[in-house]
Amino acid sequence: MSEKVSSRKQQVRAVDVARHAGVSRVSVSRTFTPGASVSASTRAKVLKSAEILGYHVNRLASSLNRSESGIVALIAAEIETPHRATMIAELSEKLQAAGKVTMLINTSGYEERVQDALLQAISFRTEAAIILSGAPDPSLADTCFSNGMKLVLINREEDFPGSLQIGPDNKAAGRTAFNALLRAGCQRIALSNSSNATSGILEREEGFLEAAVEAGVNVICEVAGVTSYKAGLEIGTRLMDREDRPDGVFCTTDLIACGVIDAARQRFGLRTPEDLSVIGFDNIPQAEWEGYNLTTFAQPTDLIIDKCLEWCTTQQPSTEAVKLPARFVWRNSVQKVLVAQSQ
Amino acid sequence: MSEKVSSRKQQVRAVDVARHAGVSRVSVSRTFTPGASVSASTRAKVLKSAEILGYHVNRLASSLNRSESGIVALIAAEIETPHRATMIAELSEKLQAAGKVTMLINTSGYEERVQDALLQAISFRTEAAIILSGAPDPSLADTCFSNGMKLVLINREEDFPGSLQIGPDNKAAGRTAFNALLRAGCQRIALSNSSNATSGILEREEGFLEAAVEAGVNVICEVAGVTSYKAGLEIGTRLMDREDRPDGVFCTTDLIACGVIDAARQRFGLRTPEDLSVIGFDNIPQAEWEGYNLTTFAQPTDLIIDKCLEWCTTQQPSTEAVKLPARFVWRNSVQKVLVAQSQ
DNA sequence: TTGAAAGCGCTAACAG
DNA sequence: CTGTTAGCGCTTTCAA
Repeated sequence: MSEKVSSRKQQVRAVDVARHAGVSRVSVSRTFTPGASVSASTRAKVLKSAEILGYHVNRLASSLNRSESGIVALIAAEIETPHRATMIAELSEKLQAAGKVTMLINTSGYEERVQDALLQAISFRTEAAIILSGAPDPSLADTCFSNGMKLVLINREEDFPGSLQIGPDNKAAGRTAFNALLRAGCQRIALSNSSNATSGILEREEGFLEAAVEAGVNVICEVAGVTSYKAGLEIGTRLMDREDRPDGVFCTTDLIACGVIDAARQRFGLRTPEDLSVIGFDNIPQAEWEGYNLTTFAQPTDLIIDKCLEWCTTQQPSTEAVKLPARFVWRNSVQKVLVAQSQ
Repeated sequence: MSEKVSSRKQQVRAVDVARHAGVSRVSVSRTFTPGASVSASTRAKVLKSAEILGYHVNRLASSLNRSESGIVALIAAEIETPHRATMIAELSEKLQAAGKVTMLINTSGYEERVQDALLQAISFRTEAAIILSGAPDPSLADTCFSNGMKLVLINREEDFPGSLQIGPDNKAAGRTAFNALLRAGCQRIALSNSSNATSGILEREEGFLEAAVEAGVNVICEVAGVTSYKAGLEIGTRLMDREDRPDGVFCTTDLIACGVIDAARQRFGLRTPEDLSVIGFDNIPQAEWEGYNLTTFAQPTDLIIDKCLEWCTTQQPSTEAVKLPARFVWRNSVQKVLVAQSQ
């Protein structure tokens, strides 16, 4: 009668378990704290009562108390994109394995969302924020640091004090790509990029162009849209339509490369690598598909992630910029060199 | 001198802001609580002080107090897979827009991880758990419910009291696929599926076979591997190697379909749709790529997600099973019918 | 509209 | 090894 059904969620608390087991609530806490000292018998009693009552430690409360949330924020846009999705999959898997909890913050849409994302991370007292897209505001970053939060920027060239900036050595890869095309005997070498590239992607372009200048070779540049398959399709069409149709092209991402290959094949009847050599970047799953068989650069994903985790669990906040070599993956989208290599 | 640098993270608390602004800590709380009554002047003072001190509400504490975390768990495996990634991208985006926070739990690897995932969700007092892969243990589900947690199972056929089970109408799609192939004039119709399919995917197969039986048509079945491009490649190769090489095939996912198309094209020099009609399911981004141009079924993603959100924010826990029609997307991987349609 | 007091569920520090 | 005490930072009564 007087028992009112409370609208408030009724959860089982440590004190309930303690009462049931006939011990103090602290013993309950200790039972669920690795490394705490409880006698086997107390432990057993607690575990049994917890099982019966359906008790589960409230990590909101324990996090608050210990000021350690165990949460790591992943901030990213366009997470449906193959390379991004792979990154997030591996990050979340390893984070999980390391006992961390991942909070995914999707910043697709307006750019200001990166700020909101960071704000959200701060209010949950996230232990670290790993930023895969966009750049944070330096003043907000300070708030992060003063809350003991770590910051990681992946594949961003901006330099950002107090954070780990990590990514592939884009420039070196660009150079390698150019030289590979040159050595494959390409006569008219092209570069295709999105007109909306991130700083990391621009570095690939830079490296490529630098190597071209050094070799005294003129490069055909075609640029369009945002980094995507569609942009590649458009660029490829423009490229193949030119008087001086290129016979070798470096695409700054695999998605663009797939578009270029399809434009050549489906719209012009041209084949890769016989008519056009193509090199991409990222080594997305589709690069391995038999319809593309794309020669590309594999991002050093594992190394990046390992370093991230190490950084997130390390004590000292500092600044570090790390460039990891991207592995060149030879498949079959670049013409084989028929003559013996010089020297 | 006696000022020791505490290793404990030093965060700015509401009481600090209160002191700085010359008001009570409660006023600070109210300033950051939408709809609470604070005078404009107090509010302004608080906001200013908060800005200066770099204060951000601790949501761990407020969640604990209000027993509302605002967190929704997304439980999924193989999140790098195109369809899965798209799902997660859209879910997280809309969740974010609805003011919720998404916790991503990657269950790739052993199957038991679904249990661990749910356990984690419970301990963070997640408001809902949306399960995209695997099925939870019923007894654990009860713990979820008693903690006021909502449960959603996407594209799983198991029926699960107390939860929302939602997904496309797989069976109907399977039937439609068969009829489309039949009407396209295919003489030898095949079905390809992974040998490791989920219950939802199996329904597609069932619908397809049912329609075949009704039409009195024998179907060539080829099954292999886990749901992936590679499996499609293998199945396609086997299919094209047969004496009675099929001229129309329904693949239970687009990934398999892409593999089948590539096997036919790259390994046998066969073209789609001239030599082989192919229908897929999911409408992944690659289905639209010009190299595939795949006729397929678009998952009713938007509807599924809207329903999820509605469910997660609704008060009454109950059981509901919803099947939404999958939209048939005509592209160019199915032979056009040359004769006028009967009737 | 404001402040004082009580408590969300838990764990750290201390004593026994 | 165990229990008591005192908070973690916040919000919610309640009274002014």
